[in-house]
Amino acid sequence: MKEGPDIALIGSLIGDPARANMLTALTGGKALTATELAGTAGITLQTASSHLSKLEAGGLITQRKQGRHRYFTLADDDVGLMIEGLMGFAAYRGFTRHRTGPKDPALRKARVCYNHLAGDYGVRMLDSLVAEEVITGVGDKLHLTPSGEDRMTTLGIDLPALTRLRRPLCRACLDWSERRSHLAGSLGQALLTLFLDKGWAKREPDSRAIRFTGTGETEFAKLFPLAVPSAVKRHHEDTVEA
Amino acid sequence: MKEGPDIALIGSLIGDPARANMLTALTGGKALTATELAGTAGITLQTASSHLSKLEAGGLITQRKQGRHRYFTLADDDVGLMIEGLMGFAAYRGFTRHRTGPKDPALRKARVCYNHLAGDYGVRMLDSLVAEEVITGVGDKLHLTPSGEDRMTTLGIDLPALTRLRRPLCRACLDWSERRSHLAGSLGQALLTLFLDKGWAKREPDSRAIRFTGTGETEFAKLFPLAVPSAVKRHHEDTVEA
DNA sequence: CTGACGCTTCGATCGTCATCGAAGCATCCG
DNA sequence: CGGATGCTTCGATGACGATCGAAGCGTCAG
Repeated sequence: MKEGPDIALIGSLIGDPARANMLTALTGGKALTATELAGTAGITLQTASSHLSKLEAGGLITQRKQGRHRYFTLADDDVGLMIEGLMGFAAYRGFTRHRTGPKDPALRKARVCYNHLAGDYGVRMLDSLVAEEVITGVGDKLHLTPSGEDRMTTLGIDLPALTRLRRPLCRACLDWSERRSHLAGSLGQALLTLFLDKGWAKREPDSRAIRFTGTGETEFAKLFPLAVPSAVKRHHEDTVEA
Repeated sequence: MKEGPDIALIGSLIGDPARANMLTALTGGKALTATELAGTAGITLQTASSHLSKLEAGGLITQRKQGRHRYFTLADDDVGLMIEGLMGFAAYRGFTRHRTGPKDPALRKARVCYNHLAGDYGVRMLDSLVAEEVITGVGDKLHLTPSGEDRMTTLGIDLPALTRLRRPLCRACLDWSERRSHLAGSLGQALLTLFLDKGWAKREPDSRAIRFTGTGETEFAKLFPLAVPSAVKRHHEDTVEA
């Protein structure tokens, strides 16, 4: 009653199925128009408009006018992380919409999480980066090591530009399919765009799935070799699954 | 519409103010009766009963009969983590119920997060444990190092008993007041109970706040010295706040 | 047994909100 | 200019659900 932040407000925003569908769609990272969102939510344009204004008032999404279209996106990384977090919780509890989790195994393999790489490949990438001591950190706060900075720069990533943004550079995001962390933050975003720019991977249309090309697979495997978990790590990690 | 877990279900459960209040109260860790929960939520016993059965059907809480009372608790650690996560998100957005965040600064200093220590002291403890290489890990998966195991055992913690539980031993939980991670999991729980058992700290009645005693303060400071962040870590950590 | 307590279930009421038709406003196109 | 497209606002409808009174059921005390 008295203490603490107001959860109910956010809960009620997400609690409506139509809004939840729109938010899930926006977690794909692409800016979508009101008409598109109405379509994916299965409602008319008017109701969608009503929902969108509520979501915007709640600070969960932002709109950007462009010509006669209005493009909607998630307000920022935090919203994406929160939603992925909720999806992870829901998935673990078996609250899936159509019985069998994400029916598309491609989603589990590699997908967009708002603006960065998630799924098996996302988790594998962070594992590898940690094993090679490019990234360290505990909890959701991660840091780039000095050697990591070099490595990212040689990869063609403009670190100064990223740090100039008033956003976290590295961040851990809980993966709902793998139930482990992958790399978010502006660096995570930069890496994904790098893959897309180099033609190593492509976005599936109308889906969060990401398809790696043949050369993309090999390049990815070369850059981020499978991390061999040390005996220490494995020791207690196995007690995690129930 | 098609893909992904069902967020809306959980959202709607949390979306009702009465239910949100009860859940927040239960995040205090104590088992509460229906009457108590009705009180904190400001509703009658009948409506509370209705809400509680919904929360139980949704898997968020569990009840335990004892005499003519029914004690309710959060279903497991995951629920607590999820709720703290949402509170963190809400707090960061300024969605506080009564204007000025948690009016009680004691809450920010040290409080119960379902079953472990949170707030300034909780964050400081994990920082210290990481700095002394008792705990390592990335994301929300944390591990105890071999030297860490020794240290916990000498502290009087029965590690074998903890690992026998089918629960994660270490886990990172995002602190809503500090916006950094603190230690959750069965080890986090064991440490808090240790503090309480030794008389170093006491729970405030009817609050999540924890008050450290004089000797408790000194013992805590001795066990978990302020971690001096290395230059590397600090480097990018400062870009986190907006 | 009787009475008190704790809680659930039932039933009725009421408010809120999601939904959509219709109209209004802006933008682009020719 | 007209017409088409994209979206918002208004207004009415309808449904779901939160709320509480009253009754029912188990438990404990004496």
